[in-house]
Amino acid sequence: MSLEQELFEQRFARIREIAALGYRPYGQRFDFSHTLGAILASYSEKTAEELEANRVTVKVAGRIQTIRRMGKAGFTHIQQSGERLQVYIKKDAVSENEYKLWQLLDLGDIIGVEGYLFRTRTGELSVHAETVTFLSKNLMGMPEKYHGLEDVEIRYRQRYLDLIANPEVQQAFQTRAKVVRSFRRQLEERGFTEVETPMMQSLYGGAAARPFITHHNTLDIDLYLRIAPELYLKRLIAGGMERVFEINRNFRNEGVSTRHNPEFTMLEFYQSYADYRDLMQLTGDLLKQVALDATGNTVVEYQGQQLDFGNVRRYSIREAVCEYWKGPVKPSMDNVRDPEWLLAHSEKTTAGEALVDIFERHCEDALIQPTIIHEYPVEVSPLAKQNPEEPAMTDRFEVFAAGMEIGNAFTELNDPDEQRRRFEMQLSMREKGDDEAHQMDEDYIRALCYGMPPTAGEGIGIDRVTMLMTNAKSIRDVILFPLLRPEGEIGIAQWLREASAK
RNA sequence: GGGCCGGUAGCUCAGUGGUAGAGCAUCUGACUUUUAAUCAGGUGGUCGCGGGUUCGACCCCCGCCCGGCUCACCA
Repeated sequence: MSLEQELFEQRFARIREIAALGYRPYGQRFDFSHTLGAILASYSEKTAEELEANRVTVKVAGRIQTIRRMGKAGFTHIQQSGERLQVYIKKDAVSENEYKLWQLLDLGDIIGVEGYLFRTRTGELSVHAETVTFLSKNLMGMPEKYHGLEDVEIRYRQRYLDLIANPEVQQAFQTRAKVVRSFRRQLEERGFTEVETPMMQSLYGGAAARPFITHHNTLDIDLYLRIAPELYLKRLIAGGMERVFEINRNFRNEGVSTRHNPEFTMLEFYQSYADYRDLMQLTGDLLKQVALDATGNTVVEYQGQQLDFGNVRRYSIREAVCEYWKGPVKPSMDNVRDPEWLLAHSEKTTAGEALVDIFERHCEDALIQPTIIHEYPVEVSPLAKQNPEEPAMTDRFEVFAAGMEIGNAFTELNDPDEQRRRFEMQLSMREKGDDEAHQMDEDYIRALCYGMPPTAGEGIGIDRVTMLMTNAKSIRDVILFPLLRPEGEIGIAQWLREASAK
């Protein structure tokens, strides 16, 4: 039998001992008077004398993270929501039963403690326990107290253990919630309505990506998990819901990396009677406020760089190529307007695709500060409205920060016949082997045929924005359960079977 | 999918072609303000899996599994 299983059985056996003392090994409701965070916030400044003069009684609950037993007394740190507080348990100060319970406690058990606040000789704010109760049993070995849990595979597979062992992880996911809350609140304040549109679609669209395929049994039809909500949200715009947004999952059947997870969360919002210039302004406002709400500052440190969300810069894609060109001789604006020059500097077959290809190779990773890049070629923008002055380009922009694309916006194409031509252009690209090219969506065109108001729309990658706000190097650090290959046999049911048979 | 790196005790990590190690955790004992508590003693390993080379493999070779980084693809 492995050490881990022996430990498991030892702890399993303690369930009976705990019950024999009159406690329920898996506890019952417990009214705590303060969260640990509230105690730390209110009493961290109080001196030992102040705490003694005005005795504060508290009732707290948490998971045992450390235990130091010394003869007839001892200390334990309990943790709640990522916050830790020390508890002092002395034989004289609790009942005989409670002291026996204390001697049975293991790392990872969850207990409730009532007592008064004081400072130890070394000055740490602590609870002097007067009563102790038992709330839940841990049967597992806990990660090392000093280093925590470092194995990234275990951290992602068993996120619960990561959250227990590494309190700062909770903080990152709190920040993620703040990001989402901030976007939602800001959009609601501006009159946007939150909606939910289908995740299972019989036609997929709104982005260039390969889909996941699933099947509905009773209808006997294959369905795609959506790659974007775009076409449904614009149907709502056509229907007269003038400002809508959705924050939800998209699914793209593509590789995983530090910046890509097959399912990821996207904010998309659409505003009738606006254009992409309005959204440039709005994007700057939204991001600035998100940074404030998530981190308390418009300047955010990311991987050693200071990102200033108070000042989102703007370049046209051509300006960016001229500015960030990596070779010794920077091209001129005339060069980057010239289809022959573009095709000579890229493997792509059209001037527009070549421009984007060059931009991605030369500029994208250099865009550290939050930056809007505007004017994208029509070939790569099948749903965006053309620029009236220059039909080869669309009224579209993307937002970059830390070398990552975090947003994409454009004035929506609302001319049904032009949309038909764009879809047909995509179909011919598909025939040439581009399996990410757009499908024809006739119901969407039909909606446009009823007349959709001039509209601007935008998508913002919530996971990536959260990476920036939490200084996360990998998208997996801001997704609670990132996609991993399934693990092998775990075998814990057998452990329980054996332990409970004894 | 390609390249590179990694998988050794529950956790964090050393290690060498010749009997598998440390710290923490765990167990026993001491200790009524400790805090990476301390002190004394003990338990604990299919060295990711499967082949091969060798007198002998955790170590060398081949295949596979899982993960990380990176490139490709993408947001």
